[in-house]
Amino acid sequence: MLLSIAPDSDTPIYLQLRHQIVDALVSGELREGDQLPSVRQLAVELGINLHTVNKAYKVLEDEGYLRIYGRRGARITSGPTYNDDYLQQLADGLERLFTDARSHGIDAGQLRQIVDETINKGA
Amino acid sequence: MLLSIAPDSDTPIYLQLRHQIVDALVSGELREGDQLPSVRQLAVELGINLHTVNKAYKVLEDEGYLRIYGRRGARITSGPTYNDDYLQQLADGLERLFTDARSHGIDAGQLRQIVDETINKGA
DNA sequence: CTAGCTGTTATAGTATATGTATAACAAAGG
DNA sequence: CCTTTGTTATACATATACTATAACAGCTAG
Repeated sequence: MLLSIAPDSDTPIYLQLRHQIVDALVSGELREGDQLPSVRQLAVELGINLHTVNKAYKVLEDEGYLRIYGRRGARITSGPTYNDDYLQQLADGLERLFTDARSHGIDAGQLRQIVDETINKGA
Repeated sequence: MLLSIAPDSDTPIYLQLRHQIVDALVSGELREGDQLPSVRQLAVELGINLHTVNKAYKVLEDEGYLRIYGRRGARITSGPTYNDDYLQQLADGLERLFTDARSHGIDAGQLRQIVDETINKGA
């Protein structure tokens, strides 16, 4: 599990970590039961503060990706399942992207092609 | 052109305005050459500060949706066209949404269905 | 038992983003 | 002339993001 940080990104560091760990989960690089490094160890590795790592872990626990067992470490869970709230959030996110794409002169056909390429890349 | 504000949203007010104006552009409610209300007038209508409206207008001008003619008002332009940078940004946004969807147990088929429903809703 | 590592909590500081409030200026237009 | 306009400046409040440091209590290896 290789994590890296882009300090100049407009995405907060704790979210960069969150995203990379979810990516690793989807790609199979991380599996249920896997142990995560301690917040201090990871903070030192990445050259950031332990609170930033802690926040990433808490977000991931909040979303259902892992369980934190106090001083016995944190382990990946089976992952969250979708519900109505999440589906709505997904639809809202897609709608925003699609409307912006249309405003840039991208029609439904081009959009479907870009979507298919992106879906297939992640498959 | 009806604009409204959700003060408790996690989306900043100036972005809510930006989104609604782009929505109106895509739906045809706003067209090239249309005049926008003055920042002061719109601020009073919405019960917000003129600087917040001004920021929304500047973002829209920056993105190429309108031109600000100083004290002669702001008018909708023909809109931005896509380029490589925008396509990359769109692909990145989609990839993030899709990876999160997979982590929630949504497979490629379900994803395509949700995408199609959302594309058709906006068509 | 001791020593070290652990998560957690608390406090504090800096920087940036967001929104408001107020004021002033110059230019456009009736 | 007078109002409205965009613009600019300053100031304030709040929230978020990140860092720094410290302390505490529990676990575990030596």
